[in-house]
Amino acid sequence: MRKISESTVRRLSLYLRFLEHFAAQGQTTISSAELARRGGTTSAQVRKDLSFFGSFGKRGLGYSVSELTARIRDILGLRRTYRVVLVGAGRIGSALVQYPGFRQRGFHVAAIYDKDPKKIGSRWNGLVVRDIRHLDGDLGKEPSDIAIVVTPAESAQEVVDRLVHAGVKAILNFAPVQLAVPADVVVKSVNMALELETLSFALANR
Amino acid sequence: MRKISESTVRRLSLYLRFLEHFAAQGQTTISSAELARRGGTTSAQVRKDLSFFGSFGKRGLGYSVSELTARIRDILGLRRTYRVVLVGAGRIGSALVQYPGFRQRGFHVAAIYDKDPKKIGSRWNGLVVRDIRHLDGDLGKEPSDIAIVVTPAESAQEVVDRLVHAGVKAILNFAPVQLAVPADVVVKSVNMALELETLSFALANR
DNA sequence: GGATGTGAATGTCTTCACAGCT
DNA sequence: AGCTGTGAAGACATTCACATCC
Repeated sequence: MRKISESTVRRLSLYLRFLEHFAAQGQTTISSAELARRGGTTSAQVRKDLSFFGSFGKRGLGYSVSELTARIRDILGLRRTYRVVLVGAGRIGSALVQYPGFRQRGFHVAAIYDKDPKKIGSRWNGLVVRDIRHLDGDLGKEPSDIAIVVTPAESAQEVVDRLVHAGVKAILNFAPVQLAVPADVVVKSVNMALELETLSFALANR
Repeated sequence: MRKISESTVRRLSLYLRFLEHFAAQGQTTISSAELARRGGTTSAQVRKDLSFFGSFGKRGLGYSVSELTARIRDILGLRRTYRVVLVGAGRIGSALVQYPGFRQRGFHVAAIYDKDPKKIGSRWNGLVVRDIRHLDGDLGKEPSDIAIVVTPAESAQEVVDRLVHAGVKAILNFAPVQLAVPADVVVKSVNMALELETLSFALANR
């Protein structure tokens, strides 16, 4: 497939959210202009984004809400559900486990690991926090495509190495470090402090 | 000032993190190539990023770690500290209040608001959750440049309107909605589900 | 008539490559 | 010699504008 830019993928996710909203309101058809208005972009951008994957609209009419929803879910790989393991039973981990947005989208947190004996064994949203030593064995029995890493910076790379070794192919990283992974593994890093810094930059430069 | 791209600002944040790391190890000088290696980019990119703001290096030598640190902190507006108010005393809010990365960077969470009577009055990391009705009055007495919005999607726009009215100029938004604000207010939205979807896209398209 | 799909034009970001200091 | 700083080239992303089809 042609190389698709990260921004296109992010916009598709947004469009999907809006489509679900429109569907809930009983709207059956939608134009690129309307999607653009909602997403803070242009109608040409919407059509271009979609055009990388096919032509889903009807000229003069727009797009069928239900069909476009299905196609985007397809494109984003959201037909299936994903088993997600979470490593690090700290505060952010705790918030993420219960985040309803994950479940709704088919991301199912199946296990939580930590190395702190004080945390191991405690219940989190119906899941028992397991000893990180079981990580490899567990993943051998029940593989997981996606892992969320919420450990301190110091332990993140080591955890990631073990995840990769156990066959995890995609990692959402909240630890403030640059992670090294093989080429066939995808890492997406989220760094709250960095987001705030883009704001302070904006405040300082006006 | 010339228009600086978001990616440049994000990379500067990263460089800053690496510089602090190098400083902690007693390293006094650093090359663009070394910063690039750490940040997963190229030396030319590093030099270009910096060149928008001045020339901080010495040819043949590289950059002084301490000087470059100071300059980047300056550029990012990190000389001062920021009072941050947090709206929404849910799980993500709870995690953020205690996030050490904020404090370290000079972002000081000064107040938390919620509208749920069950939450109002409870203590969070030394702060008492206040009734959102006091938001406008409080900000009148003690202004805040930055707010973090962690409310449900439905209430986010209303909260943002009040924040903007009370003079907040920068908003970090965790609610999964597109927010409307005046041109002089900056919004940065973080959406966890969307991050996971970029991963599922990557998994589905290989 | 109305909205899509898409080449072409424009704009933005990244990489190259080398002159210029130290 | 070594590494920065930066125009110029190249790659990539967005916007324009219009032929095409419902």
